[in-house]
Amino acid sequence: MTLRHLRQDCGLSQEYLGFKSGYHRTYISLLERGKKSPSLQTIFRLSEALNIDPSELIKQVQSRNDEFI
Amino acid sequence: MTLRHLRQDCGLSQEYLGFKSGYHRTYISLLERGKKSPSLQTIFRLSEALNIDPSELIKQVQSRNDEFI
DNA sequence: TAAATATTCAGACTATAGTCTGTGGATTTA
DNA sequence: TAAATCCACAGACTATAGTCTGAATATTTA
Repeated sequence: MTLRHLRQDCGLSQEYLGFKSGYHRTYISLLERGKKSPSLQTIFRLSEALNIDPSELIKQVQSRNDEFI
Repeated sequence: MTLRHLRQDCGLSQEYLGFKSGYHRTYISLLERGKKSPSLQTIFRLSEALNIDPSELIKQVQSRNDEFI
């Protein structure tokens, strides 16, 4: 749920986050629902689009101990 | 070069790091030479094998501003 | 309630992560 | 010199990340 929360905190739609980070809208949806697991490159690009440090994103995923991003 | 340095700091061979983290020896080699880009899951498993926090590993990659892990 | 907007989901596809075997070179140690 | 360890590299393979279209289902707003 980390990605979804961060995205909603920014007030972005899946489609706009996808556009901003260079990914397809449906892929953002898949990530948020844990159907796909991102690459490190994807973490970097999503972090940039969300104005958050990649290591901070990782920490949030860990602290939430979600099984996905 | 981050991965290679961290591995050498632990005094591990590629083969043993591969064994410890559950990856093939040749894949560790590919990662260290920047021929492949890891998934987030891979980052987590490598971090554990290297006794380092994943977010710390990410930070080191960033601060070294290498184009690969 | 209607109509936008946002999201889920399926399916088929392409790109790349990760496996595995084997060869050969470099270095170290017996 | 021999053998032992470590690593680079190629190639062919399987698994999964990521694309894309379109239709169905929320959810918000007029």
